[in-house]
Amino acid sequence: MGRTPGSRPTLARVAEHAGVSVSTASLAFSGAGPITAETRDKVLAAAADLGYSGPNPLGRQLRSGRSGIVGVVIGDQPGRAFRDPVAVKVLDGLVDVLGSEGLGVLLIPGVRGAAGRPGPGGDGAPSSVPAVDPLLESAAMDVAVLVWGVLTDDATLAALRRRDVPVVVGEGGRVDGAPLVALDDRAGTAEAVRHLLELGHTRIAEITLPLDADERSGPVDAARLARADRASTRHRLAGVRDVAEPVISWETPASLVEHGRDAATEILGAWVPESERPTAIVAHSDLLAAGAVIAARELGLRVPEDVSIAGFDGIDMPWLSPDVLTSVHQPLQAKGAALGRAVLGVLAGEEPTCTTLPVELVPGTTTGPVPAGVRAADPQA
Amino acid sequence: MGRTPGSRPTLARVAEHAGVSVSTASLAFSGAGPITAETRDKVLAAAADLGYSGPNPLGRQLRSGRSGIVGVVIGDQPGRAFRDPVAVKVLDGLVDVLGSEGLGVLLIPGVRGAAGRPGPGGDGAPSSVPAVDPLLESAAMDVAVLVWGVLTDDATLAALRRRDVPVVVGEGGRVDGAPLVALDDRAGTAEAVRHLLELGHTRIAEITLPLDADERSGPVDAARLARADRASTRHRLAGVRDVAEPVISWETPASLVEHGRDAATEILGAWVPESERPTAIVAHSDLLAAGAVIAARELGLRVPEDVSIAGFDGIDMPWLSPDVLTSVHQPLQAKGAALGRAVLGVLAGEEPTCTTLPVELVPGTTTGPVPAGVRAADPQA
DNA sequence: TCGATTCGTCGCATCGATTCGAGCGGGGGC
DNA sequence: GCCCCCGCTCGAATCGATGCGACGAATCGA
Repeated sequence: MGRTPGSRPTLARVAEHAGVSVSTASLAFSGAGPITAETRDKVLAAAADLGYSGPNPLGRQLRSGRSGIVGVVIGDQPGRAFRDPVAVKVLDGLVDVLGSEGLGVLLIPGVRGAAGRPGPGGDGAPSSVPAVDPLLESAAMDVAVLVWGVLTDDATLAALRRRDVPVVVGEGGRVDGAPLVALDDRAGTAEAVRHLLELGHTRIAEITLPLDADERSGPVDAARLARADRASTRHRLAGVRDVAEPVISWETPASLVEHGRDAATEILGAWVPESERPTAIVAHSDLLAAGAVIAARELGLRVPEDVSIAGFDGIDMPWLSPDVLTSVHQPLQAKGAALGRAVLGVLAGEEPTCTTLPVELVPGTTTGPVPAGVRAADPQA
Repeated sequence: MGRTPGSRPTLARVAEHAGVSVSTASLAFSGAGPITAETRDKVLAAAADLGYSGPNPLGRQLRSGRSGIVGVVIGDQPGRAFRDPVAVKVLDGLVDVLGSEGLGVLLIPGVRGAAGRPGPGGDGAPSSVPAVDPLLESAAMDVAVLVWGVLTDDATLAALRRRDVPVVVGEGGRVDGAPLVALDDRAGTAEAVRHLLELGHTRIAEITLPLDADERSGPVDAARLARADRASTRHRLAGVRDVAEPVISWETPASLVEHGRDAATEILGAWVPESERPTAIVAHSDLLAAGAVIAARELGLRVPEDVSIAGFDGIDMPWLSPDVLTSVHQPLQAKGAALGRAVLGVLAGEEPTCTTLPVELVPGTTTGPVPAGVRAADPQA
């Protein structure tokens, strides 16, 4: 090991040590171009001798103009994104496809320490842009993937466009020349509500995903509905209303079990007269629905005899045992894979395409016929 | 915008357009070195005019010799790592610390499609190395972090060492010159068992994390115990045995609720004579413990009246409501943060240090005194 | 045996930015 | 009035690898 400590050997040094030119040494490693087995072995031996372990990626990247890195923008709080099994499964499919092509996934926090929303009515001077993560501004990446919480007007998106980083979008918000991989959110919630209607339910409550970044919780009124900012939430809201008007719609700050539990406790709570209590709940996510199941259990209500509950996502929740949630299953891994392929397409210079993946309602044990008393007592429908 | 489509503007073009030298233009962006405000504005104006959005990271990286990227090796199956809330929380703390220093986290699958373990007794020719992920071999990174499933003999580790990539380790396995951030696993399980002893339990069962990569499930005998390969599992096993010998120890293939449920169903099942049924279970993880709670409920056993259950990790499990798991809390975010600081230390050229973070038993509602009948009937202890 | 190939190797420019030391011009001190 | 010094700008080398075009040698056919 004739290795000078402190400075790593370079291809040039290996070439010198092997008695060949740098170009030839490069050929020995890259395999691009003709080279005698003998020469290659000589180079490889020299490399081993110097402790050289392959070409420095940095040099290669500069030369090729590509970093082989795909940036994935996760929410402002990384933990938040990872706590969501949905996001995790998508990420899983994405890493899988990209990894097999030798592309790496770089985690990028979105807006850092995003303070309160900017004042209403954007004034002319966009000087004080909210602090965007430094990585967004300066990390090397060939493509960026936006999956969670894409807002119609986005500082993240703006930063990427400014840098001319191609973008792939994995959520409702359509972006000009960027490929989009969407799910049929709207048809999904519509189908879930239709399922509940067919079971005879008429007093259907809704637990929604966050409408925007405000992290509010409470009933959703028409005004709030109109200001929904998050694309997939908007679509799920619309899907529900395509089929029936919920008797109440409760917004949550995040897709977490505890928030679903809180919401359902309000919706089904003792202060709601039994004659007005919803007999079914459709939730925008499985975690929210699971929280609702737990709340119902705690309130002494039987699921599905007293209240039916449907979710959206189709994630595994073994801890809900023995119940199996009725849910609209999304092809999550497939979505990640589709995003990955969209990334490859962008890198190959293909025209951006829009993919919409289908969803499917899978009945479980948490939905059933409306309670007999209610069906008789309720004249409408 | 006098921008030639197809090729991005370079600093050289900007300099030319601004009528200054490249060096000066560089100064205008980096701010390193004296420069007149007037000159800088001129350069910035030229940049805006050409649609140039800051120096290309690739060039900068090559020059500085640093990529600003920290590789985090996740398991062979990305989804597996992310399904584990423990891993996620650690990752969270890590991303947070590194992000604030402008370092990016690159996700790296470990060994790809890892087939069965290599035959025993390594033969001289290490030719057929198990397929390591291409990213491990060639992605640019300044440091690599190994957190999950570090085996004492690791293809991943070998690949990194070969490339001379500095490593930071976040799990038991001590590695020569690498900083280590460990948790006091052994003291943790010991404390949990001591807690159970104090409550009068003598028939204590154990549900373990995987002992190695074999994904086995079933009782652990002495031979198997001796071959435990995964560092943190080994420590947790040892901690339990520091205080008491479990009446039975059941291995699981992964830290997942369903596996905890399966294990506890075996341990507490109807085929176990009640007089021999364990009155307490100590699990190596919270997810396993939660599965045990669910299994107990399904078997009609009351927790903690009939059986006490303790876990390890201290993660939030709102869906276990109304129970709150008795658990050994690890400072998970802190661990991630400590890993992040260790990375920064490595980059700063500091000597590697070993940090051991303390753990703390936090009693919940799932452990209680041993059932009266048992205490009386059991002569031993 | 000589010319036409072909195969393998080499030189050099290039990717894009940083940085060090030199140069130059102006202002202040003596 | 001269010189020195300070402050800003510039030139050129450098980081490490790649790839195009050229060149030398060996092979085959005539």
